[in-house]
Amino acid sequence: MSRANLRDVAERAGVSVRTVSNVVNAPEVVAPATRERVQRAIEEMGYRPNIAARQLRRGRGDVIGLVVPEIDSPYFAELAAHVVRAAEELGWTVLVEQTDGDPARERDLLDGARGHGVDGVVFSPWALTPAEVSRRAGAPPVVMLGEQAGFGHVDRVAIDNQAAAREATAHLVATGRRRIAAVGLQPHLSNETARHRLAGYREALAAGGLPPEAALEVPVDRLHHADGVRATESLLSLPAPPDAVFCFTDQLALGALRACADRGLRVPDDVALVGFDDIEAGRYSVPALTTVAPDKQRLAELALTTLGERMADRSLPGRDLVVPHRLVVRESAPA
Amino acid sequence: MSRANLRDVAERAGVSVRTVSNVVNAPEVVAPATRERVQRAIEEMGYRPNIAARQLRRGRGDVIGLVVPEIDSPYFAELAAHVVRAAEELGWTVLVEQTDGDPARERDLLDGARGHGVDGVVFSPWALTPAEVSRRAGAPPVVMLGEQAGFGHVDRVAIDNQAAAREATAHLVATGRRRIAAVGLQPHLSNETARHRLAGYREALAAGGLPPEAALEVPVDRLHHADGVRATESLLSLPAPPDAVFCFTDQLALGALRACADRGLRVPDDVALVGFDDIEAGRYSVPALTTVAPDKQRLAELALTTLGERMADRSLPGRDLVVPHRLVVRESAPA
DNA sequence: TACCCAGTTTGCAACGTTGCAATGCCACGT
DNA sequence: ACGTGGCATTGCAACGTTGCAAACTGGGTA
Repeated sequence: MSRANLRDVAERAGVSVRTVSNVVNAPEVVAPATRERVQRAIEEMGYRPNIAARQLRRGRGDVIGLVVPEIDSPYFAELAAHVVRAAEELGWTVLVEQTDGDPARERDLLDGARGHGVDGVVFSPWALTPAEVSRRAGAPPVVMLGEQAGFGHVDRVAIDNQAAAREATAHLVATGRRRIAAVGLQPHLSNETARHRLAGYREALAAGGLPPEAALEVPVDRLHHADGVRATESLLSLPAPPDAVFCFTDQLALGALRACADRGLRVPDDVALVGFDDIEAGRYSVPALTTVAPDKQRLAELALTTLGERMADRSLPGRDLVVPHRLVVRESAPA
Repeated sequence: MSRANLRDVAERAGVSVRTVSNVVNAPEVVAPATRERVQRAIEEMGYRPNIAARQLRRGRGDVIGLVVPEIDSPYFAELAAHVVRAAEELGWTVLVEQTDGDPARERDLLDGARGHGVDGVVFSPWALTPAEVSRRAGAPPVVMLGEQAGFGHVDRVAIDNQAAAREATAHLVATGRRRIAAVGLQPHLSNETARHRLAGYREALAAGGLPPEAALEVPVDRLHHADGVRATESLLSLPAPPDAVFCFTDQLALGALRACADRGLRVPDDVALVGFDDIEAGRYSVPALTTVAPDKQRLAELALTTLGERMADRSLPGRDLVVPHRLVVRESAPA
C-alpha cells in the first residue's frame, strides 16, 4: 500500500479533499468537530503531505541551499550549525553542497546546476569573482558570505575582514612584537577574504611603524592544519624568524602551534600566535588561541533574513551588510 | 517574467513539449538536428527543469536527509563531508538536520515531521532506542549510523565499537599503565555507542588483570571539549589519580589534554591519553592524539549504498554492516 | 503498388496539492 | 415568513513534469 494522500483521508473522514487540506494548513477555519474527525483520519492513515506536490503548487519548497568549500572545516561546520538552526527557526530546511574551493564547481552550483529546486542559496565563495556571481539569471536568489562586494541583485553579509585583521595585528604590535608574519594568502585564487585580511595586516604594520617584508607574508595552498605547519616551518627557518605570526584561520594557527612545538619554541614566549575564526578547538588548545571571533550566529541569522527578504522581492538592490566581530585575547598572544 | 518551462521552450523550438522533455532526459532518442535546435532554445530561455514537478511525477527527488546530533562536532562534520561527497557520486543531494541529541527531536525528525520529502534518511541517533526506531511507518527508509542494532526493516552501519574500545584500552595496558580511566559514559541517555565503548574498556581491563573501579568511569553530560576538561579535572583530583585516560571522543581527549596542562601534568609522561574518532584537530595537537580511527569514508559510502538498496526494495530484512577501524598510535599514548 | 519497420515525434493523462470563487448552511433580525 | 450576513465547506483548475502508447515519417522490401 502506497502512502495515503489527501483524497484517501477525505474519503475516510467523509469530507472533501479541500477540507482536509484546510485542516492541515489552516486548522482555525475548520469547525472543531470536523477538524477533529479529520485529524483522526489523518493519524489513522499516517498521512504526510507530499512535499513535491505542495512545492509545485505553492511555488516554493522552503528549502535553501548552503554552498561552502568544505563542510568539515571547523569554521564552516560551526557556521552550518548556525545556519541550520536559524533556518529551522524560519521554517526552512537546509541542503548542503561542497565546492572544495574549485572555481568550476562554485560556478556550477551557483548556476543551480545541482542546487536543485531550492528557494534560495547561501553561498560562501572561495574563488569566484564578484563579476561571475552577478551574471546568473533565472536561478534562485543568493546571499554571499564573505568579502565579495554586493553586486547587482546579490546581497552580501560579512564581517569587516580588513578591520579585524588590522586589530589582530595591532594587538601583536602593541604587545611588543616587531617581526610579525602573516600566513594564509592565497594568490592563486581570487580569494577576496584573504586579500582583505592581508590589507588589514599591512595597515597595522604601517601604523606601528614596522616595515612590510615580503618574506614574512606566506602564501598557502589550502587553509588546513598541514598548511599552517608548512608555512610556519618555512618562517622559522628564515635567517631572521618572526616573533609573531598572524594566521588567517584558526586551523592554520593550530598548525603553526604544532610547528613551533616541533622546533622547541614556546608560544607565546618565543613566538606569539593569532588566529582567525574562533573555532572551538582553539579555545582548548595549549596554549589557547588569541583569535578574531566573528559573530557566527548573527552572520547566519542575518544571511537568512536577508535571503528571505530577497525572496520576497527580487528587485531589491544588492545590499552589503556587516556583522560585528571581536578580538578574543587568550594565551597564544596575551595582553 | 517568470521562469521558462517546457512549454515555453517547446513553443520557441517549434516542437512538442514531450520532445523537449526528451532532449533533457534522453537526448539519444531525439534526432540530432532537432536536439540541437531544442538545446539552443533551452539555453536562450535559460530553462531549468522544475524539480518539484519532476519529483511529483517521478515519485522521487534524489534528496536524502542526514540527521545528526550536531553538525559542528568535528566527527559529524567530517562524516557529513563524506556523506555529501558520496551522495553526489550517486546523484543525490543531502539535506542536513540537527537533533542536538534531544530524544524528542530525534523522534520528530525520524517520523519525517520535518525531513521534507526526502527519499531516504541517514540517521545518527544519540538517544533513541532501537525499539522506537522500528515503529515508524510510511516514512522514508532509514539507515542508522552507530551502535543501535539493526531492527525490523531498518539497516545499520557502524564500526565495532566494543572491539575498538577494547583495543584502545589494551594499548594502554600493554604500555604499562595501571590506573586507566574512561571518560564519556552517558548514563542519562540510552546512548548505545557509549555503552559499547564502556564494555570494551572493561573487557580490556579484565584481560589485563586490572580491577574495574567505579571512580575511574566518569560520566559526561555532552561530548565536547568542556566536558573533557571537567571530567579530567575531577579525575586528577582523586586521591589516586589515573595514569591514563581513555576518552570516548577526540573532543573529550582534547579537553583532557587541556586539563592536564592546566595541572602541570605532562602527556604522555604523567598521564597517557587515548581518544576516539580520529578528527583532524587530534592529528595536530601537542601532543598528537592516539585514537581509534573509524573508516569514515567507508562508513558514509556504505550507508548510502545500503540506503539505495533499501529504497529499491523496502521489504529487505534489516542488515547490520560493520566498517573497519584501526588504532592510530601517536604521541599522547605512544607505543 | 502495397506493406512494413525503425526511427522520431506527439497527445493525453496523471502525480498531490492549493488558490480562487462559489455554494451551502444556519441563526438572527425584521 | 423572508432577507441578510457570516461561517463552513466544496468543486474546479492549474502548478510542470513524465509514462504510456499511439501516430507519423521515410526508405526499403515483397
